Amino acid sequence: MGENENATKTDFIRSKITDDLKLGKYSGRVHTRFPPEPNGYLHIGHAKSICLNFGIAAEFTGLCNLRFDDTNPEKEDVEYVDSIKEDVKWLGFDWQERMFYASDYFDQLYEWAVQLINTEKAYICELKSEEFKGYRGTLTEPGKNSPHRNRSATENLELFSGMKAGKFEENRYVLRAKIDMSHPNLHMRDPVIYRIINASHHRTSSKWHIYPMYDYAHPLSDSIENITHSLCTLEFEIHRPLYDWFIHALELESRPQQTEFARLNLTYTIMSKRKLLELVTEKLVHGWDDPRMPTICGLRRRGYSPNSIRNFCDKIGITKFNSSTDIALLEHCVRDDLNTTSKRVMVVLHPLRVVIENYPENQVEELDAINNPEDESMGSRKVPFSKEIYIEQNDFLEDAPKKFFRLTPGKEVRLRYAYYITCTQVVKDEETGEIIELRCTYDPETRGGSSPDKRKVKGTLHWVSARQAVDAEVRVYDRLFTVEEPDAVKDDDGYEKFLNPASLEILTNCKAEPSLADASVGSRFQFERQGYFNVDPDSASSEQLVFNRTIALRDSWAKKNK
RNA sequence: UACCCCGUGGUGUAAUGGUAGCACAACAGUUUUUGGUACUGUUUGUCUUGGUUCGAAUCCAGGCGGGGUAGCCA
Repeated sequence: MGENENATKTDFIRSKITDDLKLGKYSGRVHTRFPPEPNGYLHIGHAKSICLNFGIAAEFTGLCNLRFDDTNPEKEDVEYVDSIKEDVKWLGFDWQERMFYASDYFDQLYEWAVQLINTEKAYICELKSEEFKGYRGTLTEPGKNSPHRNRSATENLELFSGMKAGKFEENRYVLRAKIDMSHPNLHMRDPVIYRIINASHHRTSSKWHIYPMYDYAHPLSDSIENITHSLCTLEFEIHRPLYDWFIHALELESRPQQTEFARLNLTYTIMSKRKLLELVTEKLVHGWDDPRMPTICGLRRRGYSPNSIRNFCDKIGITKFNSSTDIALLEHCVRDDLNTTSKRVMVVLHPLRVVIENYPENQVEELDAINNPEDESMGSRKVPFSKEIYIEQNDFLEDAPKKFFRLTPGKEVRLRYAYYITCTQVVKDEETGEIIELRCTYDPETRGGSSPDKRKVKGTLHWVSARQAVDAEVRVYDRLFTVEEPDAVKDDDGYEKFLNPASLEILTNCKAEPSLADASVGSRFQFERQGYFNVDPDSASSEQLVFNRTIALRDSWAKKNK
């Protein structure tokens, strides 16, 4: 499956581009951009946009730029720039030499603002922000012209260069576009295009005291970069007339067009940058890369592969309809990818000691185990077997129902790649009644897991030889929220009530097969019969290996027993 | 209640005036040395009312429902 290269995508944006190309627009060029603001970490919703923009560029033999929309120094930081670059790269996309910053264009943007002043399309306004609101009108009433609207170009120019030179305190003046104070679209009511900010910028430091607004900087940056199709999310739809207005007012040759699509919503998660930041700062999670976070770095640490995320982005489609994608689809995509790529291995999460009474005391056998039944080229490995092993606690039941295929007194099961065993005795703690050990016998004729008489054994258990076992910690994750739409709560910050208290369970007494002893950080495995796991970076500083559970295997037995 | 956008199974999407299809989910079964994978089957849909048309999910009009917009954020 994977890439689905022949499956031509036909969403409305690609259709539009195809039409544009037929009409000979942009002389056949397609050039997109991914324009994050460096004020937070990228999440799965950004991945949708990244896959769209870079994907379209690749499909139409065009280009896609990475551009940091860094017009607000108060919120932005290099920390975010670095993480964004890393995440886009990790997802598998390449901006080649085309990494830009809106701040690269501040000089040009300033010149163009001067041009707008000279053509009487912009003016300096000194309304206080309270007054400003009064003049703007409301959704249902038109606004009124600012008393400074007809200031002379000369005076405007003088004030604007004073603003630039840092002569004024913040909020004293703004530069506004002169459009129409009675326009039904509020964004067209003489919007602010420059404001005074006396903060240090992460790239231009103290060079500027004025910073352009998004609505002004974005279309012009697109135009400078010769972008043809500027793709953004639905909430910018109402900004489009402004986007076009600046490009026309400045009579620019390069005229990109903006098209909007619906952002990604995922069930059981939140996607707002503000709320994700809150989870981090209030220590409700352990950081931006907490494996429970929907951030790219969180998913990476959790064990998601870039391919699985790209496949997911292909499957969700692109529309203008506000929808909510079932997180089960994401989970399907990661299982689907990891099934074909990850090495099988045996790890016991909740160990129960089993002594095989008729097995020779000090004997150790090296048994063959297949690394991946989906991919023969991944070969096989040896797993040690001995008299004492661990199995999973829930693979034994003293009083088992009919459909229970696992170990129960008197019934035979298969140990994967090893032998058939039968439970003969249950050893319990005299005080608590807790099962502490099982006594079993094995059939020496069943080495490797099959018998000469072909007798049927329904259950197969994973196991680990006790003496060779490697100790491990396993972090088992569940969804972060208990409700499908934590974002939909009325009182805006009440979503914390819906945090899942069981979203992280730490198991510290796990037993892994010895081949895992030197597993490297980040490597992904399937723990047979349990799920997909990867090695957490904490392994480097921890006494024992630390694994994250990426996702459990589908489990029709557990489902039936709910 | 101003303007703009959007309504297709439970969910996400396709069909561009001509047989409503795919995926996920759910359910049932086959295979299986992972109760995994694979495979097969089943259930469920065009918001509504009119109109145009031989023919409408698609075009038109009204209604209903959802979303967006009043930062000197992006």
